[in-house]
Amino acid sequence: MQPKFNLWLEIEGEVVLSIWRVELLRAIGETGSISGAAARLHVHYRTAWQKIHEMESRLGVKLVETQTGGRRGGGASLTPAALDYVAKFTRYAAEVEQVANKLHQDIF
Amino acid sequence: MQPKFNLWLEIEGEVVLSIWRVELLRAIGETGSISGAAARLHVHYRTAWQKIHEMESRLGVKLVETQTGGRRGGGASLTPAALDYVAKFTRYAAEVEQVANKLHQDIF
DNA sequence: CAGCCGTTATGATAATTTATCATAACGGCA
DNA sequence: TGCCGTTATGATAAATTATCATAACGGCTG
Repeated sequence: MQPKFNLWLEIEGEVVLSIWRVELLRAIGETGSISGAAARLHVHYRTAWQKIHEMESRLGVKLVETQTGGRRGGGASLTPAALDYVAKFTRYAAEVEQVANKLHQDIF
Repeated sequence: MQPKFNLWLEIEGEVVLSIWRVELLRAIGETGSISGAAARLHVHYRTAWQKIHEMESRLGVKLVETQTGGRRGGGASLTPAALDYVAKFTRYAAEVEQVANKLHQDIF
């Protein structure tokens, strides 16, 4: 029996950041494109794109800078705001995970 | 921006206990019926019934003792195994919540 | 300088999941 | 014996999520 958890931040009842969404942002930064990130997370491009725009619209902040066309077809990169969210949330999630695992061992 | 979380236990990739499911079990114990618990949690009877049977089948343990007919139409009560799960999981969730809230304040 | 290529962008549709509806059976009691 | 509120469950509807299809973009190559 294995413990699992999810962690997210809401604004007015709507998810703006979550473990998966932050992984998506990080993958965009590392692959340099939304399509690359989608492939890495085994998710459809459309799904990734939609989540990004949801986050941006709900936060009121631009997270991903995109460009179409060009030699490599285009690409995407993270804004400073996104990098900040990714760093903070990653730390947050890592610490909660550690505590949750320890508590699970203690109690069950 | 408000922090939220969920916590659950899996067996072979399938959820057997979660915060909501444990609330459901507790509501059954307190109301004395599945239908009462469903009403309290603003969920359809069928949904509640299905979740209970999922949990029982995945855990391989009987959680709810039911009876049909009679003056009050029937009812349901928790088995000792269910009471044990409820107690442990409730404590687990409460402690994780406390830590998650503190970490959120520290980091964000 | 026309066409290619891989990307962003987005409407439309399919698939899956979740919730609701409808109905039968139960059994104590008036 | 009939009534009532409950359990139980198949069938359907609604909502959510994922996939398909297609247009536009623009540097680069031949």
